[in-house]
Amino acid sequence: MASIRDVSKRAGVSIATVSNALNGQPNISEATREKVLKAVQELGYFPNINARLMKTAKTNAIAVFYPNFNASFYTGMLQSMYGACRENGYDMFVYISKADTSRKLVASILSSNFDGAVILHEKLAEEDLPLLAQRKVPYVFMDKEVPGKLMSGVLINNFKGIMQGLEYLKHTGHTRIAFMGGTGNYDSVMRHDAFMRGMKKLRLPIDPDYMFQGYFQEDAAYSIIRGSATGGRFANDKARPDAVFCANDVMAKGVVRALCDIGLNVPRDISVLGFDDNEYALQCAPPLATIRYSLEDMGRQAVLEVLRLMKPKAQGKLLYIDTKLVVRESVSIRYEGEL
Amino acid sequence: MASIRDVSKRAGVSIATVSNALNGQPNISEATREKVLKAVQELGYFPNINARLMKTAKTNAIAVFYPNFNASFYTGMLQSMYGACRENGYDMFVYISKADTSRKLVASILSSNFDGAVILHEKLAEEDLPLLAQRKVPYVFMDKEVPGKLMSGVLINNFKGIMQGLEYLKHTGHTRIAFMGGTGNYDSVMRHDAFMRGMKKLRLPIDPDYMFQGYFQEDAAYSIIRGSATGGRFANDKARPDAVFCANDVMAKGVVRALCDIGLNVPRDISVLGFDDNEYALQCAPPLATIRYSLEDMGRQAVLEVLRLMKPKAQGKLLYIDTKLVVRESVSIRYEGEL
DNA sequence: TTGTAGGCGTTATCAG
DNA sequence: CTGATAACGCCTACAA
Repeated sequence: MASIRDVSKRAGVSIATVSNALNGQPNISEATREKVLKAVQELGYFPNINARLMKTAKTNAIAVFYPNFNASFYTGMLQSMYGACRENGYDMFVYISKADTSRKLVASILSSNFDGAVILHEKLAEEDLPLLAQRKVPYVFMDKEVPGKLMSGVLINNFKGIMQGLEYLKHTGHTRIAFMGGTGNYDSVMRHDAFMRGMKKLRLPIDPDYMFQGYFQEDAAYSIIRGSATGGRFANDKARPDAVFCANDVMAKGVVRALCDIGLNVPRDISVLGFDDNEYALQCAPPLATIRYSLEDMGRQAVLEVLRLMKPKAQGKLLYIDTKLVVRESVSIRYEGEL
Repeated sequence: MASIRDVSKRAGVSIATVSNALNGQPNISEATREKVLKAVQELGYFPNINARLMKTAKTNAIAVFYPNFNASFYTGMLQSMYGACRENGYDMFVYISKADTSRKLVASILSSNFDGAVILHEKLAEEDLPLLAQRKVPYVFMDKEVPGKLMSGVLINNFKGIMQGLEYLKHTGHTRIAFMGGTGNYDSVMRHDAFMRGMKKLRLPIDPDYMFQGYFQEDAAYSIIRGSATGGRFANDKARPDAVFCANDVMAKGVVRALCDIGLNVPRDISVLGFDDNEYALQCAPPLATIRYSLEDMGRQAVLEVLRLMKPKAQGKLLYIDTKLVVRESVSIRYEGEL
């Protein structure tokens, strides 16, 4: 692979001159610039990026670290991210690491070249963040509340979303509310937390027997409800909760299905509320009431935040994406309450 | 950012010793190795990837160069690619470049670090391939028939697919067959080509008036058919073709819709055949007969081919992905022909 | 077992 | 306007 030295020899000038000519320095005569360009053409020379990056840091690319492509769910988000990159003249790449530990992931990140990064990766531990910070480049996290000098967070406003759901349930006459929680990421923790705080705030009773773990999976949620039917909790009209608030729509779908199979009618016998408002919400029968937010907006905001942090003396901050209640048939109106 | 020199100072050893200790050289005493490791921990040292890459080339990552994420269509392919990477211990990244010229794209590629790449990018011109070849790393193209020492192609067997479609149409009694072509990529050219050759081979008449350009878009295809109805070509029972073979399902959907709006019945008055077998095929009324191939398989094959080319004295080659006729209601049986 | 020294391909500084 | 030359951070003979 031709190096700058080869070019300099062929053009009959010094290495420094080649560098200057190529990097658009003004103090170069037209004649030599052309000689250099000609040599570059003939040799098919391209600067060695690694050597260059040792001196200057600019790559003109924004990185997205993301555990997988399983969720076709996220396609829209990546798309909006790329839109934001493109509008600002940046390339983008999505790096999927097989790292199974935080340190390995850090190694992956630190061995990639980018001007800024959006990171959404459960594996990354907070205590390793200082390692990333060594490289003076902006990072935006989508699952961590960790602002720093060059670090921001773009997060779903889970508390607001859960509150909207709980208030709606309360105002429509539901008091005994069950929670089907998820696991494994920031949102699962926050939604569980918000549920606990929200119930207290609304002075609604929290029944430990109504707190379920559905692992964010449809089948797990289904099984739990089916299982508890045998145990009697849902079969018994007295013991049954008025509503099940699910931490995502996927589980809600499983719950609706299970309740139906048990012989209960949603929403007459029991209401179900989801979270996310994705395709699963409409696959439910009846259609699922849920909490909506925009993944597209999240992606775009994240990239814009990276760009903002690149500016001279920007400071990291936390940015919460708004949520909205979506009313659909899976929640009944038990009695008219004030809104 | 702490460098190897900082580590060496802190550990009280030389730079070379640090390097040896970290890279698992055997000739290091346990005592010094521990000293070094301790210093590394304390400093949060990570080797500078660019400096390292100047000497050794290994990144343990496979790159995918891909113009955009618009097509949710391709999610499955990326997923299967990552599966293949992961099974073989590689990370993967998808690089989306805003490059609008072949040279800029080459620059993007050459300024990324990877052990091998899968490239699917219309913008990349064949004459620039030698530039890529300068870096002795395997490349697999999904839209170019250009085998080289370290270059392979993984391609849809468009000719076979088109032939399958044409033979089916012929055997079901269609002789006047129109073609709705696409544009802008390898597959559009190949499918058009295959259609011409196939029609000749089957001794079917090619009518220039039946050759349409739908730009791979539903709306464009729709308009063309609607438009030609006014002109009379489709309204006139005599002039009308027996079938329209579309170069993708997206256009086929537009064609079916247009024919319906004109007042023609598919497949009684005219048959429609697509290509791809994706979600659009089932959105047609009636469901679309089409040509199927597996994008998942393509992605997987492409990555495996990159991996194969990494082996000592592998040679590039062309790999054709198989196609299959999918029979559905959009094609009628005009008379019983031999099969 | 450890250290010294040279080089990888650039860019930046500073003479000429 | 052009050319030496010193970094950048790491690896790897080779020497001690």
